[in-house]
Amino acid sequence: MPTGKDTPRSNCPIACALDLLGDRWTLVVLRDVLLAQRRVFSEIAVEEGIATNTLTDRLERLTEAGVLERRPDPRDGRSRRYIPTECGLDLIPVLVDLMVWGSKYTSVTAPESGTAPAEIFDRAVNDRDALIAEFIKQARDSDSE
Amino acid sequence: MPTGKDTPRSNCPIACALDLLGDRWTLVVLRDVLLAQRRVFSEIAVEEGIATNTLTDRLERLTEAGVLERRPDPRDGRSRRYIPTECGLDLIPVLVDLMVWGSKYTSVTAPESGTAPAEIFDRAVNDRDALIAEFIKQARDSDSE
DNA sequence: AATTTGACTTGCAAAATGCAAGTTATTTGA
DNA sequence: TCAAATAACTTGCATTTTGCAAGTCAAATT
Repeated sequence: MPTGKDTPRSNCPIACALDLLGDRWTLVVLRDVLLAQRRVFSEIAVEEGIATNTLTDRLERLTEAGVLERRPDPRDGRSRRYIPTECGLDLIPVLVDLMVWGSKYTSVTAPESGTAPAEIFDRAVNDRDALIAEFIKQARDSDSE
Repeated sequence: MPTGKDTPRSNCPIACALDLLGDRWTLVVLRDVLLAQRRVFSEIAVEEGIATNTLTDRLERLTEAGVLERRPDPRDGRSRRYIPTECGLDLIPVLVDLMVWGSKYTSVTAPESGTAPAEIFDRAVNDRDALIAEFIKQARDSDSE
């Protein structure tokens, strides 16, 4: 059971979810892992400029919480792969909703300038369930690479 | 257009959304306003123990971002009412998804011990769109009180 | 008129975050 | 083969954010 702190601040599931996810970086890291299929330290959130000690900490917390799993990289002994668990995959809907809201109300003028092509944003609104299923499948496929 | 900082850290809509929403308290505050129909300072997040200066700051940021609107309270001149804008109402899906994830994976053992009755959690999974529509309606109705 | 209450400030300590510069274990290239 | 490069972290320190307790001030209550 993922919990950010040892003692949850309340028994509200939203507040408890935010004990783990409620900070400036955690969901950005998960965006990379869950939607952009990034799996190794040096690929994650680099363009957003996260500090390396913060990234270490977030990957550690997410691993400890059971959202990600850490495995040795079979292709490079220096590397590790962070792959999403079922619990992690279940956060994809949250990320899709944030993407929809962010692209509607945020200063990101053109959706196509972001992480994903414009088509994704349309589908997030009009074909949400299928899009989520597709992200889940892509994430699963990336893990057996 | 809501932006947490003057300069967004990236042009990804998820990262930009998190510039405003990505911290320990903002979404808890919005949970109270959007799902629990709390509208005044002294009712919001009290049971979670947010510091008053932090609550002031979050309400200010959300107001400035156009997520909430601040109005004088017609019933008490000392009070103000924070009511959600359209932009704010559009965050309800995010909160519902967080609730679903939190109640599935968080140490909140029984959903009924949280903010809402158990029925809500079932509907969030099985009847999501209708539940969201209902929350939107409730939020709108609470504002004309 | 005196007290209470709602919505904040203010001051200060503690925690989180950012930045730059190490460290260690592979892996790569001459 | 062996020095240079690289991946994934640590460490130290400055800055920012957050929490806690106490104080302010105007409006409402008694």
